[in-house]
Amino acid sequence: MTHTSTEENYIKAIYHLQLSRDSVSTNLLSAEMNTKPASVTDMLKKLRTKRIVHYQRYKGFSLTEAGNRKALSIIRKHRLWEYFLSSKLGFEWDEVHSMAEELEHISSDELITRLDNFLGNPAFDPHGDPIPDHRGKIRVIKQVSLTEVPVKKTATVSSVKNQSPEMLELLNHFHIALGTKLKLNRRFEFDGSVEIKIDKYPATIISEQVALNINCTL
Amino acid sequence: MTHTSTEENYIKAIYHLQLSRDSVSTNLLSAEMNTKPASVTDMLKKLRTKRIVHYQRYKGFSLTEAGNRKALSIIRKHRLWEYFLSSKLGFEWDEVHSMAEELEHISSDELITRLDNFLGNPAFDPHGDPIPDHRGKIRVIKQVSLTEVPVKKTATVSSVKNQSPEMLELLNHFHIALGTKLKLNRRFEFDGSVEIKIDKYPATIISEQVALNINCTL
DNA sequence: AAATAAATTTAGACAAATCTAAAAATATTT
DNA sequence: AAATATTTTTAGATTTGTCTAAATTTATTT
Repeated sequence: MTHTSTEENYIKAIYHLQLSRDSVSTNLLSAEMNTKPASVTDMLKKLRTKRIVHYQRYKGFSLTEAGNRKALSIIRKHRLWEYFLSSKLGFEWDEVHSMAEELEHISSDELITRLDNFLGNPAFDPHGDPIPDHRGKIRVIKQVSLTEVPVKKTATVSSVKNQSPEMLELLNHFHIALGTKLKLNRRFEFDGSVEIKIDKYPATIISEQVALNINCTL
Repeated sequence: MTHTSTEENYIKAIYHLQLSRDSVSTNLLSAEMNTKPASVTDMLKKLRTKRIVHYQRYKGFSLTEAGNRKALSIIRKHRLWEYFLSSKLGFEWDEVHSMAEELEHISSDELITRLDNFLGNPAFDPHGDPIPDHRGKIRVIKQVSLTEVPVKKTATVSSVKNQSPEMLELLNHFHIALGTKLKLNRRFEFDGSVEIKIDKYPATIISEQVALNINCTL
């Protein structure tokens, strides 16, 4: 079964929305896709005939097992291309997303298999998000946001939620990158900000808003 | 000015057809694109409004200066991706074309600039075809078909016209690759076949039909 | 449980790229 | 130069993904 780029974008969007909530609505999906609810309804009917979603009118929808597999294969492509763009072509993480949005629709499976091997079968993309393997298996790691790291504990930065240029700029300023080890010196209860220490750099204070977007492993 | 993938495919096709003849017809282009003449007419009107072709109904058409530049940029992308697929991912030349047909439509110019540098600014793709530089400049080399190499002269294989799997198989069998140096021992006037010698391999005879598809530099 | 509000779906329309069938222009033959 | 053949274009229809506006269903208030 083949899918158009548009279908693939819907499948991916449904997958991502399903991750963070237990039911996805037509309105929510239309907002995510920057289309109107009526367009979503049309696409749901199409994806139902292709057995990608379970869907009954007015009753909601969700990805089928096949839909889930398809979503994971698209995400795999997206993140492998992001890794390529970052590690081989030297792009910053805030630049890779839009290019990967196009590259993820290139159809050849053999291409992805070889790209994966060429890159050394990476498990995480430049934002720290896990890359599904060829079976769709995702390596899950236990992560906590920087706000949840206990005082005096050392943690390793593993991914970031907000991947905007502005966030990248901030993290560069703080000398924080994926894999950076940091110690949480103290937490300020007044505003939720945290003081961190990264080896040779002086300790700095990070606002709660930023800290919430930084994931760590302990 | 942006173009759809379909428009880009038409532009590329017109460019290639214009190379080998001095006027391209609606029928010819429709055959090349696997569409009907009526569809070509529609597209020509569209490309005319975008100032990609000069076109007057019933009077023929040709690429404008802008159309030519656009064609060269698409061909540049195509051939750089082919080079990537071959040199980095290890694909054979008969496998790279269809993937490059998809990859050539990825829009980012910065991506292509970086890919070009990553690959070491190659001048020729895996079939020996020249890769236009970022200005659209093509390095032209003087080539003759194997049938035109003088007897007792040594030549270097520089490109192949027919790039089918069958041709690849034959060339592998003959130990011929791009860059292979060979000596033309003799020409058989009866059928136009030629006897060639490649360093350590025994001399072999190649039919005229095959020899016509092999280009060499002298 | 009515009334109202919100979410969702249907109906009908549009743009892009294609098609078929028919008409128009050009080219070739007699 | 007529007649015929070929090429090209127009006209009208189809598919995909989208839209607006109206209708329907479900959810929330009063």
